[in-house]
Amino acid sequence: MNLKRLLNDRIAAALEASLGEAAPAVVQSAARPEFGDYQANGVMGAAKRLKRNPREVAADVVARADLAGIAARCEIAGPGFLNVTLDDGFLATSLATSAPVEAAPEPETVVVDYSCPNLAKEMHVGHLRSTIIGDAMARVLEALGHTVIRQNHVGDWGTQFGMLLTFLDETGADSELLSDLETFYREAKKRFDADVDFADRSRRAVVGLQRGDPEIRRRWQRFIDISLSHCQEIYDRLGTTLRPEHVMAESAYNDDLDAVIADLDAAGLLEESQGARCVFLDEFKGKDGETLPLIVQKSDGGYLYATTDLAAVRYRARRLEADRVMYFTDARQALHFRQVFAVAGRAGFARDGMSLEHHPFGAMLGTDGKPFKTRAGEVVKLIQLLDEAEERALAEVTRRNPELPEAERREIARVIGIGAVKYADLSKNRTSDYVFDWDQMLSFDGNTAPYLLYAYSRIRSVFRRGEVDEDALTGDVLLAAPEEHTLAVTLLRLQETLESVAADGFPHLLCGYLYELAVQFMRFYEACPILTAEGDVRASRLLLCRRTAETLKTGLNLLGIETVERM
RNA sequence: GCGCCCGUAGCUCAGCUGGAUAGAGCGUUGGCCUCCGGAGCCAAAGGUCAGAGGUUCGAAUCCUCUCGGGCGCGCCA
Repeated sequence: MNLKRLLNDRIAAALEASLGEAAPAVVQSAARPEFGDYQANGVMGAAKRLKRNPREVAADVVARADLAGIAARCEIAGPGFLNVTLDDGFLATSLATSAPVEAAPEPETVVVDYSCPNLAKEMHVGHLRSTIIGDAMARVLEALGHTVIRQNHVGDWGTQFGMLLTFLDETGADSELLSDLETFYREAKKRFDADVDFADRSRRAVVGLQRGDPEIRRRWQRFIDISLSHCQEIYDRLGTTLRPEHVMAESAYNDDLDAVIADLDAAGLLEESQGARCVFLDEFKGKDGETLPLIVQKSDGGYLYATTDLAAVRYRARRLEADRVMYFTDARQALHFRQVFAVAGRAGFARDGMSLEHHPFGAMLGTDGKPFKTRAGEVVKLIQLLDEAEERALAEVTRRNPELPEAERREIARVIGIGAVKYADLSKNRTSDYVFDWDQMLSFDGNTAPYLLYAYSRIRSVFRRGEVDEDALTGDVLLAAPEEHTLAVTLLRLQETLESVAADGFPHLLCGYLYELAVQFMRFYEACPILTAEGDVRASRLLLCRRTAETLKTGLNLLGIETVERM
């Protein structure tokens, strides 16, 4: 049940009948409680355009609108707003008959490109946002019935591997441990920057890798295996849906790269510049107003990430038959993706009508406003971050509920800690940087995971306390108190929220919704006794509790956050 | 230099195709426990929406400029 769309359709139809032409109804949830549940703002704009009196148009629209059985009231207010209050019987029936989440009528095939760590290093905080936001988006799209194809475009193919392999080769260093390999990487990088000959040998190793030199490939593969298993550990710990089969590494496109170059050439897009092969598009200007190249092949023959990204678009269009590709990567790559998308379009790599979307986000900052680092100034590894989240949560749970068995406290702390980190990230819209603040994300007040988990566990507690078999609840929801009415409307707004999340790629809309739901539930809880009520009223309130708990759990799970029965 | 993103309360953030008196949380101040978890609820104080123009019946939202911050701009990803 998408209330907003239902009202939009009905009012838009009345508006069209009244005006003789189509006009948007512009329905949104009411700005203030006294304006009802929803408001339609479209009359004023339409009346203005046709030089009609907005109040008269509004009156006509109200008369024509088919809202019988849906709205209890539809009133004209101010210069021509329509304020709609939904009918309690309609709300009760909708709660009883509509599924909490309904599938989209026209499902799409959506590729979600996310996480994408660089396999030369351990996963660090820089990978968190893409992984968490992308995973939530994949879950939401799937819940709406879309065919989601997760693609973890891991970096396993660049210059960095050349330098790493060359370093290992020349120093005889060896290890099975990723942390050691990371140390090697840092030292290799130092040499790469300082020693021109070493850099040269490294680049040749990349070319050897890309041409399939068996010995180089063997050593490379071993390294990749270690690194990927580390990533999978993190994914499991984070509770993401990413699995090994979602890995579609840069190297997987190796055999397509020659064809990409050939296609670009055939399309007349390829130009040679300073020995490198590039695509120049007029709309991209760099320094001094010169056209910016997208370099697709280096002067030494090596390929770059632009090449693999183009190959990926081609693959996703032709093999995966994607209608839509959503990239969740940091904002610094915005220009790169604009170029890749534009070139892919010109070269015919994308399908007609295929939507290529970069959903950017900023860097994580500490509370001091500077990039989030350890005290020693190093990048924070994800494993450290998750350990600390659970430790902090455990201390808090132990302080508040020392009587719980330790195993349960640890499990609760795990859910709260991981959930808090994920929720803090998911609940912010910022395309620019965001501030990572332990105290705020672990606070039990405000728009945080702990508050939502608390709201959920408190409802569960009602059922335990009342010894109520929730599966046996029957009867109708009765909406008498204003808190009950508002809670019912809020419960039914899940669908429209999820559809907005899917359309815009903004999980924070779901966070905002869940917080609003929790707040409305708490108001209901304060105002309306549940277990001490009698008969139909008690049953009705328990039904509201059950639906609220289900909705909170569904919503949190779509964000990739678990719930606990008590905390 | 050019380009992209951003600037909303002391702090962290919302503000949905332009709409009614710009909203939350934290923090501050003050209420509410014979009642289902006080990890809660209610209320108050707090904003020239960076600034200046413009479009509009109506602008935090759209346009232009200025200031401030972040990022990007040829062989890294």
